[in-house]
Amino acid sequence: MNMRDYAILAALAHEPRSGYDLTKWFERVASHFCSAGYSSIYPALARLEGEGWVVYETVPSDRGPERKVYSITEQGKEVLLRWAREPAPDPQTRDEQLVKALSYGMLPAGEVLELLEEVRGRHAQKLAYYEELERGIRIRLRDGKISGEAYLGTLLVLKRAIGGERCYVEWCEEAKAVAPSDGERRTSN
Amino acid sequence: MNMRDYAILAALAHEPRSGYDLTKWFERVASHFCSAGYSSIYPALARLEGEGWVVYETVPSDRGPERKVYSITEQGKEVLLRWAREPAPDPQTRDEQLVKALSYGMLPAGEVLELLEEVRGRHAQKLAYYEELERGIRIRLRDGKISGEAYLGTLLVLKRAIGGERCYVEWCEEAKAVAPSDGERRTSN
DNA sequence: ATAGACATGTAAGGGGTTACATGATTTA
DNA sequence: TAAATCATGTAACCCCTTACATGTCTAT
Repeated sequence: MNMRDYAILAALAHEPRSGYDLTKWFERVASHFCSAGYSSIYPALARLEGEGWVVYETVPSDRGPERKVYSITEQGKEVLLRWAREPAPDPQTRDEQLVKALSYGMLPAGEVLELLEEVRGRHAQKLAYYEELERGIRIRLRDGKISGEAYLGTLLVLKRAIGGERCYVEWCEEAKAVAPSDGERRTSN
Repeated sequence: MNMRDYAILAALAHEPRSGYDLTKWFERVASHFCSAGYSSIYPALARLEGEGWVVYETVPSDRGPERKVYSITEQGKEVLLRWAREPAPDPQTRDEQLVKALSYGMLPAGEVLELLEEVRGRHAQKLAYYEELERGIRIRLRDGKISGEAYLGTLLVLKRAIGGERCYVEWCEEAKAVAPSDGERRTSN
């Protein structure tokens, strides 16, 4: 039982889903804190079913092959909530951009500004994306298409994504402000 | 050549270090964006030396066994800077706390507030730690104990760490504000 | 008819973490 | 004298990502 298994349980507690739907859900709303592709989700679902935490129902698809729609069991929900109350280890991030930034004092200042502006743009885009998602779930709540229980969890992780991206954009701006302050550095290569 | 190898090159470009020193440096200032323990650093140094990006000098230690103090070569610096100019892939985070938060709509509101307050405390501590480190390198710069080139890179990654932790603390506070808003939820188990 | 989305899986390889292994020196 | 720090490495295992494998349905 790794954290991805619990993420799957939580997603299924929000709403029954197929492996395919789960994969898309991970990509859309959970990829900023927990990654998962087909090749990890399908084996995980089989494992969770073996434990009795989830069950599935085979449902013909509107288009494409048959779907296995999974739901969480009462037992699964108990396991999930017990785990959710325990303290979590510190988050771990892997950010190549910061490794590159370690060397920015050895690059021409003008080039550093350009690089940082590029990074800022990418994160500003992501920020807009998550803000759009947040508007989306608020509407789904108003329309009764999402339960209050599922809403809070989704809202919290989206708020975290928004805050995280906003913060990254701010770092880029701060970095652009301090990068050229070193008058000793050459401005061309 | 993975990103950790470049992080090692960057650290050695800042200042010559032993594998032991590098490990401590990673733990202190780089662990928030790139993890590395002894078992990855020693093989990496051997690899980098084989490529000619770094060289080492054996130096007797004040206390303990002999040290191998590594420095970056001209060739290594070229490789590093060429890489630093290329765009970086998006950062990837693994945060169990957010997986737990997905289920917070299914827990009693009072308990959620307690859990979030605990998390806030841990990140507030980390924030203080990184702010202290930033004060430290400013002093080292003033005292001429760190080069301007090394200073900018270190300052940038510390600023990112500070912003990241500040942001996480803010999320905890925001989350505490929205968590109990769902009047339907039970307040005891 | 061909490309793209729907849908479910398996296999293999690479990278990262944890535990193991050794030994000197200093401090309590 | 026992624990902590200094110091360098190896080995094994686990997880994760990438590629592979198969097949249907819809839209262009």
